Amino acid sequence: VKLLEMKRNITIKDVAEKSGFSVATVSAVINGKNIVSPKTKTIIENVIEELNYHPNEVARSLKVSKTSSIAILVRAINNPFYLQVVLGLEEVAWKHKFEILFCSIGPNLEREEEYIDSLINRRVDGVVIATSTLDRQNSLQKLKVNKIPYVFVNRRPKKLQEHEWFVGLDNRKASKLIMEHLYELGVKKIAYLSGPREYSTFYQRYEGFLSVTEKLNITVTDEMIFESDFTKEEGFRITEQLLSIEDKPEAIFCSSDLLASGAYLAIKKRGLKIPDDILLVGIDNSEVTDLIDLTTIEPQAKEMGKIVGNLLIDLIEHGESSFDQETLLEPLLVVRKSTQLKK
Amino acid sequence: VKLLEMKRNITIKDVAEKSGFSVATVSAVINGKNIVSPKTKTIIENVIEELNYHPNEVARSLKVSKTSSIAILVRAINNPFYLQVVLGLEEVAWKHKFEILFCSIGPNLEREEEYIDSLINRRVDGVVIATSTLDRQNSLQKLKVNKIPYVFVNRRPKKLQEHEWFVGLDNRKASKLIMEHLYELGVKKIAYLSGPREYSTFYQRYEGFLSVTEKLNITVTDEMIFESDFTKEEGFRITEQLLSIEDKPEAIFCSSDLLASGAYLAIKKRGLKIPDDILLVGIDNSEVTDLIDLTTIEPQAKEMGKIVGNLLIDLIEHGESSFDQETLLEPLLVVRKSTQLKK
DNA sequence: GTGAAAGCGCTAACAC
DNA sequence: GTGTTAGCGCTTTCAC
Repeated sequence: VKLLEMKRNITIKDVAEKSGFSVATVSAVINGKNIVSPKTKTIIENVIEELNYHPNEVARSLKVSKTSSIAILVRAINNPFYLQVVLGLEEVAWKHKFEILFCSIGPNLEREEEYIDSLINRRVDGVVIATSTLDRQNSLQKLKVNKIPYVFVNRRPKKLQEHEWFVGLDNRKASKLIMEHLYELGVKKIAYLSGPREYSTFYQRYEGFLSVTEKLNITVTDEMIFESDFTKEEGFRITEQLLSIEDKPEAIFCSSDLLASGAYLAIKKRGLKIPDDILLVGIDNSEVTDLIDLTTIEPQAKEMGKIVGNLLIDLIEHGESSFDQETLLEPLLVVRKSTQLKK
Repeated sequence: VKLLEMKRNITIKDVAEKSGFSVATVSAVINGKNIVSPKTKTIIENVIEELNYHPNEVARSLKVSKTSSIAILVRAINNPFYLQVVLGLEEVAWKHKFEILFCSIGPNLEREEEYIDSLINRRVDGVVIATSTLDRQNSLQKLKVNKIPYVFVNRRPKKLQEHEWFVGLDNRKASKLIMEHLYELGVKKIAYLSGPREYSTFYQRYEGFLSVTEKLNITVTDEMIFESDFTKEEGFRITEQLLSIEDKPEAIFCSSDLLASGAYLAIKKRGLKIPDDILLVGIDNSEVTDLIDLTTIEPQAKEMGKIVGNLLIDLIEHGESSFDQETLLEPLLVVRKSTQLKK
């Protein structure tokens, strides 16, 4: 006799028994198959409600070899940019009934590979790599071997191999937009603060900058070009140095808002006025830009996330996508006071 | 004859056959059980390596009725604060080999409930609610019925029921810290800008503010107290209004940095100097505060995430936790120029 | 120390 | 339209 029983999970079998139909039929109504009669459907749905039955997605995943989940790997940087990407990604994932696994690999390289292993074990259907290229080529290889599609977002490896996708900002164009804007303002002497050029983003921004200097007849000398970590501190340090030379630039073009905010502080400290004494621009349209009235580039991070999601889900569901191997988003110039010269 | 076969997944059975041992033994070595002889272990591990075998976590989850995953629900607000919480949460989750499902429910209330259903179906082991209380009591009820533990972070419902946990900032104390700081500076007339008091955070900050005004002999009249949405725009609007009256406050206490940054702009626009003409403080220690040299409160969001993680995993693994039902983090006063009076 | 076998909850042939 | 049943890949008693 089993009078006392542990409160067992309710399964499809319970629903079948209680409704008087078979598990197959119940399964059909759960999955919205149209092969079941309306009356039966209603009966079963009622029982489901009554029993408070929740179909076990784990069992389903096992059976159909699909988890409807995608992982996004980010570095632990607290960069709001990636929050936006995740938000966009999440939005399209939700529409397709996919779940997002959020993976923040710190600076620890080993952890990266462990994470990948763990994701493979969990049989995620795809992964978004939001952290330049993975440092260990090994990790990418593992994904490939296990036929898990992945796409890079924002930063990319130098070379995209077969079955590798990328979506990010058109950084070259971003720089060009800014340069043309400065050109129209009559600026001829520009300082350029680059982030680490080993990152594709900064490399491309730098390329874009260089590519138009000639055409626009902009003076560019080595002492006007800097490369550093993209922190406020570095922006500050470099700008201080920059402002101490006699032949000051008319504008400072920072390849990221963080650098620009450092530059802003240095300019203020020196008692100079923006835009009267010097112009300042950044890239990223981060939260601070609005506050310090900085002209910048909106990178459309959320839109990026959406595209990544659609692309990846294409790849998962059809093994291919109509997106190009490389999708570039249009940079949007946001003009604020920092470049508004009074006539 | 089956000459052509689809590339089948490698399973534990393959490892068993190739190694000459049984699946049970292979399972034991995968799970690090000490009941298997060292030689056997080595042999099996080699085969695993050789076959590039990845244990199917989905099958395991089904068998052991545990997914080792926890979900975090946030509103779609692009609030970097929650990024920090997620980062902290992720850190402890990783240590315990849990995965984070990132769920961003937008303003849509229906979606909230659908999300909960989906999480139940996926059999997440626990959920973090980072979005005030869920608006539909129904959702909470569902979690409870399905014995999925959950904990609130940052915002909380008025009343914590049994089996409900909360971890957040000690908001009352945060306000007190600020007030005491202002008091020491000799400030007697303070304006207070509150966010929506329906949120527990703003309610508590307001309470904390009020509770010490008497003791510190601070003048507080109705026209010095405001409540609005916590946006930069509102901060700007209210401050403009505030500065137009004859009897200006000596300090503006904003219950969030966003409000404070709006206030900052309004003050600057009016040509007033901080801190010479007026003091300004906020709460949150967001990215902007450093830039505008704002005295504020560091809420320790990442630490919050860590505590939530430990608490929730306790709950999942032991059905209880040594944490109190309500855990409050110590607010940290960050003094910057906006309240540094020259002697 | 190791193996055989039952079963976790579901889906999808295939039968009727 | 509906039911029977074999497995998805794993863990875990219980023998040996």
